[in-house]
Amino acid sequence: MNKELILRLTKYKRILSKLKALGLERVFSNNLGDAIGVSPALVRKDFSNLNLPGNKRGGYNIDELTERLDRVLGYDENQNVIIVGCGRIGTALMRFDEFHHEGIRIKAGFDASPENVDNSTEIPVYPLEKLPEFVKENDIRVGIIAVPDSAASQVFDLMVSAGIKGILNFAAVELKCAGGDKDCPANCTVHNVNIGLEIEHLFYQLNLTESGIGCEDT
Amino acid sequence: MNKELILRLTKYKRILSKLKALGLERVFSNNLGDAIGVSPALVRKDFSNLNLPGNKRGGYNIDELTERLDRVLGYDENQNVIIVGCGRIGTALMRFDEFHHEGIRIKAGFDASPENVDNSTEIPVYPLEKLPEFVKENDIRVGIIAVPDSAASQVFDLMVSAGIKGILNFAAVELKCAGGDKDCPANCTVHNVNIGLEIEHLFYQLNLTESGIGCEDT
DNA sequence: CAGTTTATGTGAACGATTTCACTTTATTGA
DNA sequence: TCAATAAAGTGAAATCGTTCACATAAACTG
Repeated sequence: MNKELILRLTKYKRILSKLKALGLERVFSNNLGDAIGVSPALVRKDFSNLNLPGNKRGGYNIDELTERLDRVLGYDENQNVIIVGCGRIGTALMRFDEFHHEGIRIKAGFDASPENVDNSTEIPVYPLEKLPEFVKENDIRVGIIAVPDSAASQVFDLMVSAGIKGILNFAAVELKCAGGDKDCPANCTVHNVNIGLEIEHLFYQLNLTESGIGCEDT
Repeated sequence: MNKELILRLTKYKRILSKLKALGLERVFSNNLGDAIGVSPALVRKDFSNLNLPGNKRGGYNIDELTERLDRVLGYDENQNVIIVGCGRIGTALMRFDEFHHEGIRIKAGFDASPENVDNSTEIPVYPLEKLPEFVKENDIRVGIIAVPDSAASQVFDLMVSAGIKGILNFAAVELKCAGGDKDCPANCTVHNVNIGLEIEHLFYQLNLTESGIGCEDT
C-alpha cells in the first residue's frame, strides 16, 4: 500500500466525518471524488481493492465505510505527539487549533535552551534530555521537529534512538533514516515539510505556467 | 512540465547551491540522486530532456548547471511574498529564518483584527482591506494564507481577485481555484499544506507498516 | 411485476514515469 | 599512442497508477 493511497484514504475519512456531521447517511463515489479532487472511478477502485463494499444503487453507507476505513488504517484513539523545538514555530504548532478537532494530542514539548523550559503551562516543555524517558513512559510514536536547521539532524538521531517511529520535520534539511539506503533498523518514517522549498517551487511553477510551458494545478 | 518534475528541479538547485558553498565544482548524477532520493538514471533523464548537458566523464559543472537550471525555471531575484493572517502561525512564518537564506522576502502581513495591525515592526502588518492596493503597488505574485479555517475561503477570494497568482495555504481547507473544475480565469495555483492531515497520514502509515501491509518511505 | 434508472464493481486499455541496458565520449595512465 | 575506465546520454522496456467502458445489481415507477 503506497503513500498516495494512504493519503487518499485519510482524506476520505475526513470528508466522511464532515458529511456525517452534516447529518448525511450515504455518499457516492463522485461526491468523494469531487471533495478530494480525484475521479469517481478511482474512488471506486480504491474501495474495491480494499474490499470496502457499497450498495449497487445507494452508494456507500457513511457509518459503515468509516468503520471499515478505520479498520484498514488501524485507527487508534491515542494519537499522542511531542514537539521538539519550542521556538516560534514549535509553540505556534502547540496551540494549533486543528489538532484538537482531529484527536491529535500534543503531550509535551522539548527544548535545548533552559529559557524555553516551563512545565507550568498547559502543554509542559521539558529539557531535551528528558525526551527518551518521556517517550518510553508515555508510549509516544510520533514527534514533530521544529528546531533550527543546524540542530535537526542531532535531534533526529535522538528521537529515533528514543524509539520514535514517525516524524514530521519542519527543518529545511531532508532527513532520512540513519540506516541510509537500506532498510533502516529503527524503521522511522519521516515526512518533510519544507516551507521554503514549497514557496520556491510555487514561484517556479508560476514562471513556467506564465511562459506557457505549462503545468496543471492540484 | 509537471509539478513533480518542477519540484525535483527545485531540489537539484538547492543541492547545487549547498555543494557550491562547500567549494565543489562538479557533481555526478548519483550524487544528486542520493541527495534528493531518486535514481541516478532519472537525474540524467531529467537533464537530458531539458538539454542540460554534462561532460561524458566529468559529471556536471555546478556553476553551469545552476545557471541553466535558473534559466529553465525562470529564476528571478524578486521573490516577494505577503502573509495573510498574523496570528501565531503567521507571525512565526514572518520571522522564519530560512526565507532569508533563500532570497524569499516577506514584504508585509495582513490581518482582519485591528489588534494585530502594526506597521512599526520590521515587517509591517496592515489591515486586510489594504491588501488589493498593496498587491498592485508592489507587484506581489505569491501569498501565504495562515488564517483560521473559517476565514480561509473568503481570504482566498480576496487574494485571487487582487491578482495573486500563487498561494501557499496553511488552513485545513482544501482551497481550489474559484473557476472550479474548468480552467480558472484568475489562474491561481494553490499548494495546500495541511499539517493535521499530514500527522494523521503519518500515524496511518505507521500502523500499516507495523502490520506488515507495508509502505516504503519518502 | 416488468422495465427503467442509477450507481457500484472490475477487467482491460491507457498513459506517464521510471528504470534498464547499452552506446558514446572524455579522461587517465602506461 | 593506445588501452582501460568512468560517467553521461538515450531508445526501448517495464512498471505503476489511473481511467474507460461495460457488466451487474439494487431500487424505484407505473
